[in-house]
Amino acid sequence: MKNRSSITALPESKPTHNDSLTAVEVEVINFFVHAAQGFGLPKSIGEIYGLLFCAPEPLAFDAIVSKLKISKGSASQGLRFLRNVNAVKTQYMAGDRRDHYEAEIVLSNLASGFLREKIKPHLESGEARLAVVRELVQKDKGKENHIIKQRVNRLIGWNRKAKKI
Amino acid sequence: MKNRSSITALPESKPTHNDSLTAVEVEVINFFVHAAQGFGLPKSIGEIYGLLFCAPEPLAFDAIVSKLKISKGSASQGLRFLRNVNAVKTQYMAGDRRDHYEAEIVLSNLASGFLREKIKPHLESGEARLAVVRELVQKDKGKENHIIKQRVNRLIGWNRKAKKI
DNA sequence: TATTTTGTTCATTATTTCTTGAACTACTTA
DNA sequence: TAAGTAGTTCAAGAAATAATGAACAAAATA
Repeated sequence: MKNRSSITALPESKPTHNDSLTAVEVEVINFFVHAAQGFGLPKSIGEIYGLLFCAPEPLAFDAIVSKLKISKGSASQGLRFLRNVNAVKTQYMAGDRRDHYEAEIVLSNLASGFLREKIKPHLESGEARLAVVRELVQKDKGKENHIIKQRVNRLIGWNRKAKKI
Repeated sequence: MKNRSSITALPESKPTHNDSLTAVEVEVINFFVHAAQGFGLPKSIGEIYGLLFCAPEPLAFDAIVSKLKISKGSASQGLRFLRNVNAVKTQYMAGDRRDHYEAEIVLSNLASGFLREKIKPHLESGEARLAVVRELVQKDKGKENHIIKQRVNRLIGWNRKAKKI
């Protein structure tokens, strides 16, 4: 039972958090929304990360939904993504069953999580596709084959180089 | 007047280029299509670059359209993008009015073109947004202001670091 | 055990992005 | 100057992606 609705007549009074964003928060979120889009990520992910980046202490799921005015579905999926790439951590707080979320604000951790979870798999599937190409090139006895062969080797070199970084 | 349609009855005979892709080309293009999508670029851009990457000599606009079976519009826009980031160069060929396109196959040139044309502008608009945030933070005299202030400075540091690379 | 709270899933809807193709410009050749 | 060629532009349709919200599961509480 919500104690805030049982005594007073004000239906939305005394929320545990303030629902509105400060001007600074709005601008920081704006920054992250654009950054997210630069990485090809949905806006909602930029919003969530930006909000958490501003928050002096971990925020509950509910606070994220109501401050950003996004659906629970978006919040849930966005947080899952951010947890997967280690861009947010959950912090368990005493006396509260809910998860509380906190932004990872060390750039190198952010970057390495993103590389590991999102870039590496791409490079690996690319590698697999190149293995197919190499097979084909070796079979094929065409005239201009050596040029293609050279270029495919170059491609394999690119992929290797990318994997190192 | 097209000599290939004036004498024989075969409507599509004797094209100046072979319209079909080899198995190797298909797989190389497949590789680049996936790579393009990894960078958030349209499929058509991956197709065009992949085709040119395979080509032993520069290809005409027309050859790109007919081999890839894409519209002239897609080809035109895709080539414009690729030229902008210096991923393809045009090669003027004697006795042919048409432009001929050639892939840039030196990885470092590709990368630097992409960084300069696509990443740098993003970083610069990000910088502008951060300037707005900094203004706001300095005005604002809230209680938790110093935490936000610290984080905004961290953000500015990120942006600077990114610009160096 | 019934109810409430917390968060997830997923089909539908909304939005964004890509591709197409017709109209058009500019240039060349007859 | 007329007709053909090369390529661009852009409005409209198609395809892909993201957001929503209702139904659901799991865990805590009454």
